[in-house]
Amino acid sequence: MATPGTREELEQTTHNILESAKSHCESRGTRLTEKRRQVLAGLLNSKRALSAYELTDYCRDELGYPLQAMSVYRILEFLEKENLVHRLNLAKKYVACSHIVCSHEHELPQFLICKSCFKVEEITIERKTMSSLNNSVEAVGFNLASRQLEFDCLCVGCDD
Amino acid sequence: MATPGTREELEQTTHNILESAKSHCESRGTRLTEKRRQVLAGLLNSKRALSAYELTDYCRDELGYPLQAMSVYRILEFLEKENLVHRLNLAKKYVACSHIVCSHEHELPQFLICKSCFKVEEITIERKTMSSLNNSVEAVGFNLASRQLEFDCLCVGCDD
DNA sequence: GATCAGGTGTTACGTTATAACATTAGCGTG
DNA sequence: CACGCTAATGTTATAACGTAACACCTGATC
Repeated sequence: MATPGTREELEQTTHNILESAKSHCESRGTRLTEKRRQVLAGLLNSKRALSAYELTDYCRDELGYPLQAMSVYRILEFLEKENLVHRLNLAKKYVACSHIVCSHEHELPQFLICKSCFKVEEITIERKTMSSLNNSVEAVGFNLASRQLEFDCLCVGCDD
Repeated sequence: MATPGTREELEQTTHNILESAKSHCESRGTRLTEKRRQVLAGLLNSKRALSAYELTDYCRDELGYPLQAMSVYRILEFLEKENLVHRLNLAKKYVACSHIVCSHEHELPQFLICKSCFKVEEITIERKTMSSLNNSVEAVGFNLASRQLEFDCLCVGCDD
């Protein structure tokens, strides 16, 4: 499918992803409740990573839906366990997983985070590069906590 | 030089490093004041990364030297500009640079941070690996904000 | 000794995150 | 349907990390 352009197309896409997310939860015996759905939709509609507090603002402003930070954190924790969102430690923000609609397995993504505008890009680095990195890490008695690395970046728009 | 063992040897080493740091500042027209020296010493004497607030505790407890968080942050900012300490964004903590005494240039270090005990190891990854990574990043219109990467890890002691 | 810059003290506040406990909603079972 | 269990959410308080703003002090220079 081509990159969606109009607002209608975007919402259609978001809607489809939310349906996929719902099935995903049902198949795992968990529930994508209305509020969880709203938070996920907030992330899906954003081009950039959002903090938990930005999501509470989103719910209040866009949905007329008051949702306190505590609840948002709990919901994000749930969504992360379901592999529907990723928590970005470097930015202290959250993004929707970009592969919710795909059922097949993916290479593990690495996250490029623009430290200025918080735009996020998922890339897959070469297997060879990853294993070379892994060797260096293990050589000194450490293990990568996650294969899903985060890199502090500047995107072309924000780079001077 | 062998790894220092006794407390005396360790303190001797710390002392030498602090002298190097002092010269380093003088040559750049900046001042390694007593408080800045104390904060740097705190990091040098620690096997793990410390937060700004842990450093205020260190000053209060170990030195009988009250130093408020605000001051510690300012001092850390100074020390980082002088390349005497590194700020670890992932851990939100700080470590002394492990190359203060060396005058020659180094390959840029990458930091392995144990997310459990905050032990930090500096490694240098292969130039080839680094440039491969860099290519993947630039291919999607991003630039690494720093060549000094940080990796969330678990050290052998903390790994289950 | 007047002035100026750098360093530090002090207070307040903003942001991110979690703990603890109360309440409500949904769901199966008798 | 009523009961009771668990999951989900509400509510309040607080911890940890970080910065803004302004006051004061000290040391160097003219």
